[in-house]
Amino acid sequence: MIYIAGMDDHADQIRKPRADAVRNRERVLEAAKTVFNAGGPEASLEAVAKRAGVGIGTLYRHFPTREDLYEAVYRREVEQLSELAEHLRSAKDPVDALRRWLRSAVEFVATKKGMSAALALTFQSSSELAAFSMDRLTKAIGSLLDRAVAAGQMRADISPEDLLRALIGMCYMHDQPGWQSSVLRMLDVFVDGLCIQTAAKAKVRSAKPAKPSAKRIR
Amino acid sequence: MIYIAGMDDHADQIRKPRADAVRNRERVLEAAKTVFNAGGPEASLEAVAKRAGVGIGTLYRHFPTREDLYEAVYRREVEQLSELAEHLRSAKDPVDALRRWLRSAVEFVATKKGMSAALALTFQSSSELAAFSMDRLTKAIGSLLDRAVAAGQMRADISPEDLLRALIGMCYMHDQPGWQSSVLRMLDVFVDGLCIQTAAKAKVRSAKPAKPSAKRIR
DNA sequence: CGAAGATACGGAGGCGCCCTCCGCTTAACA
DNA sequence: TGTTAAGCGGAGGGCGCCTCCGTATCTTCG
Repeated sequence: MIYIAGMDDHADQIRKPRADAVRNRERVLEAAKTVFNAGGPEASLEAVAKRAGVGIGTLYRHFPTREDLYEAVYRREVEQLSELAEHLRSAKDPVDALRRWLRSAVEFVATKKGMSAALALTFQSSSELAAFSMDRLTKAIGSLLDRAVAAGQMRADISPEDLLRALIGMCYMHDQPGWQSSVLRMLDVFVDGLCIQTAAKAKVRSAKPAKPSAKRIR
Repeated sequence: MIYIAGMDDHADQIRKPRADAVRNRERVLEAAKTVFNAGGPEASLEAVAKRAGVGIGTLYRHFPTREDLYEAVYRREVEQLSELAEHLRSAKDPVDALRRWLRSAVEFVATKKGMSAALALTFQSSSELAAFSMDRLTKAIGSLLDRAVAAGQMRADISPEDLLRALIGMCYMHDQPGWQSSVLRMLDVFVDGLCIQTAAKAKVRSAKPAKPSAKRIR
């Protein structure tokens, strides 16, 4: 092996990543999100590259396999959802903040229509990804839930994990027709149920009623 | 348009399907089952054709799209599971028959490792398939359950749907490590719970205990 | 600022798979 | 046994995957 003078000196010195590389990576992710959501997970990677305005080689350097790309797109969206929770922490009404976040989460699932199969595959090969997202989402819910509890507006015996599990369970049926409005309705009922009952609860609900006969959690 | 004499006379007369066509179709299905289970759903259709010993054209005539093939393979296996229930109906011990069938179902899920993503995709585009398999499996469970109930060996307040749902729910975690033995254990406990308690229940259980501390349903 | 070197870019090209098409074969029927 | 519809096989055009390397661009350092 050849020894290069000064090698060790610079071994731990990290160079600032090139600006264009960072930019291109972001572009590809954005393009992939659009293309996959529209054309399903079978969509051509060349189409993604073209949409991102980069060469196919660039795409492959950043994401050596198709799964890598799926994973990165998904991870990014989970992070965005997590950041949304950060922002919502500064909202006035804690209960409303939680409600909004939950709705965004449902929307997130909805846009994943075509990707669900791909994600199932990816989750299988990388349980680290599953752990990461569970953790991130639990923390997001937790921060919103805690605030509502601290404000005395919600019962304290529900854990973030419980709520997340309920959310996922509800969304699990997301290939039935009309699932989305059904889930939104159930979430509203759920949040109502979480709330500590006061006179203020007579507040008007914005969601349109599904069926007049729909039972109300007491 | 040209009128062909006698066209109407034979319009409803159906010719017996050619023997080779039937044989080839079956061969392709068998090959597909093997190839997909081994190589995942991405496996090449040409490999399937080669393994089946037919030309690629033949494969495509029987199954115009990849999804058609997935669906047919899956359907066939559901049917086999259903037939197994038929056979088990003539077993001596109704409870044991049910237990055996449930185990076979778990095994069935286990062999679907690589296919689960593909199936998720197929289910999405063909909810008819989902309905078909739910129906078939419910009936299979029902026939076994009924017999056990009729024999006075099981409680009567559990519907086949409940049992199927429990089974599916348990298998839902089938990408965690060690899921299979866990599910088998839970099923045993479940069946025990279904049984009407008698002294005969002291019968030895064949499954090896997982943890000495495992709680028993009372 | 300019040179040097590291890093990233792009896309041509080889490869393998997808799927169609059509001339040949074979089974069913009379 | 002859007729004919049904089925068979696989060549071939096309497309997407992925690698490889000459070129371009960025960072660092003097």
